[in-house]
Amino acid sequence: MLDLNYRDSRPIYGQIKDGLRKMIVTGALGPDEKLPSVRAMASQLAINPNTIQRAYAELEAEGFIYSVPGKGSFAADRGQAPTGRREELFARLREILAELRYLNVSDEEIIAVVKEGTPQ
Amino acid sequence: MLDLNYRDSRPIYGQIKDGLRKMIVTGALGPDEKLPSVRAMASQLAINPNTIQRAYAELEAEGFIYSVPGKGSFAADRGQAPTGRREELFARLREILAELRYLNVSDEEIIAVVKEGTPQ
DNA sequence: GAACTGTACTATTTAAATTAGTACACTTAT
DNA sequence: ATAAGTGTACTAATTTAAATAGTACAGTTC
Repeated sequence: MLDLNYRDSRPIYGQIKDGLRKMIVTGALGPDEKLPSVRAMASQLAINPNTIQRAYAELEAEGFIYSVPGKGSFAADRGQAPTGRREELFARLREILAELRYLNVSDEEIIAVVKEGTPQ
Repeated sequence: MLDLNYRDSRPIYGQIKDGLRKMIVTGALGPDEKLPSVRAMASQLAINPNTIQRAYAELEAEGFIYSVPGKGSFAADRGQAPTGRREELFARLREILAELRYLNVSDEEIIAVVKEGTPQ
């Protein structure tokens, strides 16, 4: 389901968060779909359950998943994102755009990438 | 010139790298423009010179600045970016686009942001 | 009731970041 | 030439964050 990179300087719980977030926003994990249990994923990745717990807790605080004690953790339905998330994404988008222009990448190339992922 | 956030979990040298990179790619620091000396910036930010040295060394390895012993460090001319940097940026761009779509942001809104930064 | 689930702790260990201190060769300007 | 400033290269110590280890409790599922 996920793969970790121990050479990466990013903390493990961060890599797990990013991986799960990516699966959720791309639809690889649909709304209300069940995630592996804290203990199952810890066992699968050969790391401590507390590390998974931390990743899940933060993903829940950010609105990407929800957890029910005794039942499990599930992918959230879209629209639960905290206010300011759009603005944060736009800010990061502008930074990337600035560097792409610095590297002489044209608007046409960039817009092509935007449209290549368009649904329908 | 830069401001640090000690509440941020990101390391200081990383915040410095990001801040300088942003200034360079946006043109706030023009080609061959001189950066503050390692010791001057360390004093200004009230941190250890080794931390600045690390940030500068990595920025040089990534092609954003160049350093001349005895003279100083300077913003690099564009085009020195390592191969694969474009692809890395496009990958990050796709991740942001996926999440923006998850939040029901339309292509039109995204493309508007792309074009708003177009030079000329 | 057995086996699972999320959650909440404390304590310990491990790894990374940061600081501290010193040193050397080079450049610049007095 | 001499003083001050520059990048760079080390080692050592300290501080901070991440990750592990262990235990426990209340809920659920069958």
